[in-house]
Amino acid sequence: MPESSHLEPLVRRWSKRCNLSDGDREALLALPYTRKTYGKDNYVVREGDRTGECNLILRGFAYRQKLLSDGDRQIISFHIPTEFIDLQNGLLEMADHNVQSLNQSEMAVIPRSALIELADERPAVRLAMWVDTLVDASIFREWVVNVGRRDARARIAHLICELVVRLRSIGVGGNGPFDLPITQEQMADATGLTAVHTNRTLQSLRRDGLIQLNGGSLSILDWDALCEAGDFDELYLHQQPM
Amino acid sequence: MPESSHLEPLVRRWSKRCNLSDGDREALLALPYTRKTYGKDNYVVREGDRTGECNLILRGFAYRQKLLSDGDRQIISFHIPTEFIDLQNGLLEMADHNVQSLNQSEMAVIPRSALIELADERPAVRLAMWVDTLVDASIFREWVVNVGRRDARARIAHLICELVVRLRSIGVGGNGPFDLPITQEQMADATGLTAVHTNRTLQSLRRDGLIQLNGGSLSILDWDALCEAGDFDELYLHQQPM
DNA sequence: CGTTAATTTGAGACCATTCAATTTCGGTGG
DNA sequence: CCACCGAAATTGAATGGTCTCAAATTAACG
Repeated sequence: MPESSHLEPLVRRWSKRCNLSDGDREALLALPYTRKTYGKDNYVVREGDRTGECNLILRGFAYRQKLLSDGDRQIISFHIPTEFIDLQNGLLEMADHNVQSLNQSEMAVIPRSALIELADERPAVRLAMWVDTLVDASIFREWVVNVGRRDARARIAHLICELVVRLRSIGVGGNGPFDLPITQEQMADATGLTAVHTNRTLQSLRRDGLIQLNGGSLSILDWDALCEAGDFDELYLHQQPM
Repeated sequence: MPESSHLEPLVRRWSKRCNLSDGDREALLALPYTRKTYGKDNYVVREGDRTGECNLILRGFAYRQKLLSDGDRQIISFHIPTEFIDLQNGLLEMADHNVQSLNQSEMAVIPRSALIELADERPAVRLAMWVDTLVDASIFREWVVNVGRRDARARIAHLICELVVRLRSIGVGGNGPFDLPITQEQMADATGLTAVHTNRTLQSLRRDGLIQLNGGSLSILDWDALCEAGDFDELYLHQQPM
């Protein structure tokens, strides 16, 4: 099944958390989808959209954001391969925020109706989907804490810790280097800071020997110190032990 | 059925959004529960808990919060009657944050197993539950924006707008007065500000004739101006038209 | 009516912002 | 291969919104 294999990473990730039967796995791999590539900053979902499709990241990254009336932007989360971008739009009537591709990315576009059918028929699959949206919500909660109560240094450190733990969970290992094409302006919009202050804060983290970051390549030099700086506790990510 | 009637407000709220059959409604009203009262600031859920129960607010308010290692607190959401506090804890293994009662409140404590059974058997009920958690997630996203990219005045105004719209949705009408027993310190922890600055900001909103707030009683004096000040658009609350 | 919690006020300090200018980097075409 | 270009990163200096720390006042409660 050479074609179906695009969904295998998703099946693998869900299998770790929920007990999927062979039938569940086959049904997932049999989902109809088309592949679609997006360029840097291309919109995948727009606020107000009523879409009939859900996007699963096969390659590359994406980010959620909302725009304020004055043009300011707040990034709400980043997403990595094997993650659904808009599973919630299958059930809510209308998209309440935007999703953009972070870099050159490839999505599996799955008809919403096929996902709903599958969820109705297969309790284990439904559970995996629901848990995914619940973990997303948990991440949002932690982000409220991050931008609400941490200083600049801790916000940046925490963001990096989260991304690293999530990347490790899909097999991108160790302390890097990670291919992370996030600009400082995007990090600023994710942490509620300005690009200028983000720059100075990153320099401070580098100067102190916690991270190395340039040209879209991130390496962790002192993981414990980084977690400490970011007040990071990965419980909220609800990862399964490997 | 005098006893079952405690769950009727929930059934009414869900009926507006999802097409519940008579059987669904009866099954919901037949859910086993015990009533439990909580005093001000009593913990309902603690981070790390593995509970077998879910709490539905019958009377009073509750709030979610996370504590930082330095003792700072971030409030992540407020909750009003007819809302579940910890539906997500039915599926996630472990609570990743705390929930406290805001004032004297009363909860319906429902065994998690009964809710899961009901969800498995009744698609419409399951949908209502899922949508509830998705709307929660949408609110978290908006809060990230609020604390991340708005100034103090807009944060406070936005918080008030949200609470008012949600209170209206459960029938507490108009422009108040609303019985809202939130302290300024709690508003501060919800908006990522200090209590002192929250106080000054509230004074400014009062001085400008947007709101009236004292002794736990809130009135809206100029709704349009308040929405404007808070950059408020209620789309993210996904309310049904009344 | 006493006691504690909550609100309010003031002044100074600081973290992050703003605004501009400069440098570096990645990609493109001559 | 180098010149060029726009985007991204970096630097500096001044400004400002919010915080900190205390103290005073008011409200809530038994």
